[in-house]
Amino acid sequence: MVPADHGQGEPPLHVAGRAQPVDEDHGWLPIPAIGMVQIHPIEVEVARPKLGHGRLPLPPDALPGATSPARPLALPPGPSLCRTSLLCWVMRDRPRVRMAPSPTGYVHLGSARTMLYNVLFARAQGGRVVLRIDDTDLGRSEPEYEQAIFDGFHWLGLDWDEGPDVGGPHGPYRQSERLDLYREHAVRLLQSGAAYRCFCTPEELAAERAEAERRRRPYRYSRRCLVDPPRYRQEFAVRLRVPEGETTFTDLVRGEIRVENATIGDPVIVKSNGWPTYNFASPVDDALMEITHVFRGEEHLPNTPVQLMILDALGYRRPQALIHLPVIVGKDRKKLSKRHHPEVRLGLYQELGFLPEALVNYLALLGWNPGTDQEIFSFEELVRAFDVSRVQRASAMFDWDKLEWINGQYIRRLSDRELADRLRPYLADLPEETVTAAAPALKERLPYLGRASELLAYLRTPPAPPELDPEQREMVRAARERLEEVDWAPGPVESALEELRRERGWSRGRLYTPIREAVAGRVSPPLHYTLALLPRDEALARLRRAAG
RNA sequence: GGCCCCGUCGUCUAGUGGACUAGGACGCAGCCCUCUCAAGGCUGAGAUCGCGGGUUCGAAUCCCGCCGGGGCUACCA
Repeated sequence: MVPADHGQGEPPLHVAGRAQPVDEDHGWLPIPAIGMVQIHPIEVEVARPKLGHGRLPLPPDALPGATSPARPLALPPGPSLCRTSLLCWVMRDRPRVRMAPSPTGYVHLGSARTMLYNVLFARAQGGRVVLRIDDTDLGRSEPEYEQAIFDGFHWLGLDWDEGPDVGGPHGPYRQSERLDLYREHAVRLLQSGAAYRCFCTPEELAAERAEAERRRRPYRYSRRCLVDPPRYRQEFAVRLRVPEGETTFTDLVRGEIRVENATIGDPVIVKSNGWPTYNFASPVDDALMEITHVFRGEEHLPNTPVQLMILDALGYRRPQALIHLPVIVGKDRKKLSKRHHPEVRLGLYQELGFLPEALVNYLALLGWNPGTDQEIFSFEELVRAFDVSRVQRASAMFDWDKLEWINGQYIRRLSDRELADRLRPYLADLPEETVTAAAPALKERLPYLGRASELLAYLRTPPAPPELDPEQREMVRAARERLEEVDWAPGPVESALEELRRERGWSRGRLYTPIREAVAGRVSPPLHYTLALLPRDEALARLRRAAG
């Protein structure tokens, strides 16, 4: 049985196996690391996808009732084999994924998520992660931002196998160091007629655009320089000559996407300064670096046809799979942006004291879900659970409350020792012993570490002495006397206070409230901590000041 | 405007024609616990599944139309 349209010359992928694990209703066999595969009573066969086409064709003799897969498949590159056995195994090339940020500012939260999905996918498949710096924007790229990218990803615990800092066989990994490569490819396109020189000035282009705007027509480059290039001009850019027809591809999240080429104007691929544009450099590098799966934000979806045209014109294989992740939006339902959303900046979370593993957990759930009720995942669990076919299509709204909740969950799971260590930078003005002693009391009260400081503000600033009635003054005085001869630690302080309370028959609320007000103000950690965290003399002085 | 994508509680989502009186989580409300604040436990409110047509004995799930939202429309990435 040979499926209808497997790629020319591409050997079909044979997946033979017992029909035992078959989902009878659909005729699909789930194969780990591949996805759902069409099953036949005894034998399973899958077409090797054409380059970049991951959808599984329905075999001519499919089981009755079989339908096309709800989601397209991620099929492995290279020869794939699955042998008859109760346990199905698959031999295939290792996937290669890439993260390609541009060093034009702080690290974007969306980049962090894209990196995360890349890493989760690669780790689960035994693939490699490539970090490439897309610094072709001379005006905005700054070397110091590159370090911010490294730091940000490292902070999250997301590492890469190849990159500008660690090297690798496909380098260099900065686009600014690959200019010769792009030049070479541009020449090829020029020679084959797939691209042409454009001498138009920015002013002329602006005029064209304005004219289109005025006539309320969609703007596309006029191809003036293709038809009738001006003479005597020296400066030029290079444009791709968009071929006729349509471009189709399969996105693993969205399925088949089809775009009429006529709706795309000839894009510039080499700027007049000789540098490539993103749309040119990116696909060339993806091909040269043998990237198999491209994860990126949905905002790149409209770029994809252009990039595929370039690949086609160059005779390169398309990446095996494209995965466009839903954009992350703010409360206003707009894409997170520097201007309107302070929460885009990855560094913010580090500064406020979110635990990187908690942020990773939250980000994983923003646009993906495991299909179970599990909300808290270790990194290893995420690697195991992550499945591209469960990535959402609709954009995801960033939810600060849920992030805080997840972060709180992680904080509470820390040991006292660990929490104290992590807290130290956020309480740098406090003695180390104080931080260590405070950790247990803080644990259940912190949405993020940066809050510790305000919870312990009374250590630095004494409260205004409270107004107490005579009975309360007596309580505070008695407490102070009792505390004078007690070991200064939460445990003994608590015992002493409880003893006093029982002796006098005072309720906790009545005794503790005036003490708390005298020592810390309205809200503070449990009273024995509140007291013991303060130096004994200071605590007693505050009690004396309130009640004599 | 054009092209593309998307549309289930406020939010993240489960759901792939009957088990859906639409499930979970965050948030919200109430109660319990309690020395304040938290944490934790319990209970609850909250979704005419964007709208309108169809197909079907039966639709959140399939089809068509509409509406709404978003992304892109740079010699930015």
